[in-house]
Amino acid sequence: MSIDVLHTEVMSTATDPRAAIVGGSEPVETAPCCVPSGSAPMDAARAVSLSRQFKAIADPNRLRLVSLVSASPGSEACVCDLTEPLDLGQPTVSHHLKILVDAGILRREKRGVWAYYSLVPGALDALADVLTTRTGTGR
Amino acid sequence: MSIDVLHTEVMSTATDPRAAIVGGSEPVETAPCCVPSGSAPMDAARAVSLSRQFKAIADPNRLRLVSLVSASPGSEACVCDLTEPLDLGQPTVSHHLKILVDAGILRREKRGVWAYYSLVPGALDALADVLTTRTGTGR
DNA sequence: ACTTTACATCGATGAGCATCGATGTCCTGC
DNA sequence: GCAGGACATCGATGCTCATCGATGTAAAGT
Repeated sequence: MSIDVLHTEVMSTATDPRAAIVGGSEPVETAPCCVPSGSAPMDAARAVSLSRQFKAIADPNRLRLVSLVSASPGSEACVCDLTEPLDLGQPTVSHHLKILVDAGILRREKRGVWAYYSLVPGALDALADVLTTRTGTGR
Repeated sequence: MSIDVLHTEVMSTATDPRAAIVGGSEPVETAPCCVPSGSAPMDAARAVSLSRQFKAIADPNRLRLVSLVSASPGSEACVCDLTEPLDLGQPTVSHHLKILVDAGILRREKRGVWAYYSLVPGALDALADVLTTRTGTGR
């Protein structure tokens, strides 16, 4: 891949103090330490996709919803079980649950009158993996 | 672990179909269905605190910022290196970096004219840990 | 058929946020 | 001291989002 992703400007203008700090004599082209091979740190499209999932859990009430669901017997809960501990109205809880479902974090299963929500297996683990393997390219 | 986290519903009203499922017969007046006795799976204050950190990375540009910083030589980068790959103005990048610093994800170190940003060790791992250990109460 | 219960959807509203241009501050070189 | 570069802060603007009340839908009981 091209050097541009490293955005290592090799600078020529002497007005750049970093030339002195880095000792800019070498044509530093390849990744000095950590970058995998060459691919961009994180694709813009992938960043948008990931941000949609992170946005879904980046809300106090939705974090508690996920926690409540996973802590429920059988790892599933219906809306009526969730409105009270969150102290929110039923439409608001339904709204948050829909966001979590759309983000692929929760799963909805209707049984009779109730709608049971459960975790999508591996969804949160995939997100956690993004945070631990920080290269962004590595899948 | 106490049963409360299971919020075992004991139900009494016969109008509730789940009474048949669970087979409840005892007269419980409070907590109509499920609410745990006392402790919630995730504390509200902790949810707010965590959501602040998740909000910080729940943005496409900030995700790429973190990725760019970690992929930079020495795992640090200055603002001038970050404006170009993100295609954003310098004030906007500074704004996003401040949010990441305030959230405890990035660290700022001023050297001469440049401000170098680097990852706070363990910050992202702590967030990832929240997603993998899903109980919420258990630390 | 009517009522009740559980849940989703629909506007509306108010707060928060991302982005930008302009400006201020600090440092470096002349 | 003066000019220029790097970065932060400020104020404004447009957009997204969280929350709510009202309403719609579907299922179960009477």
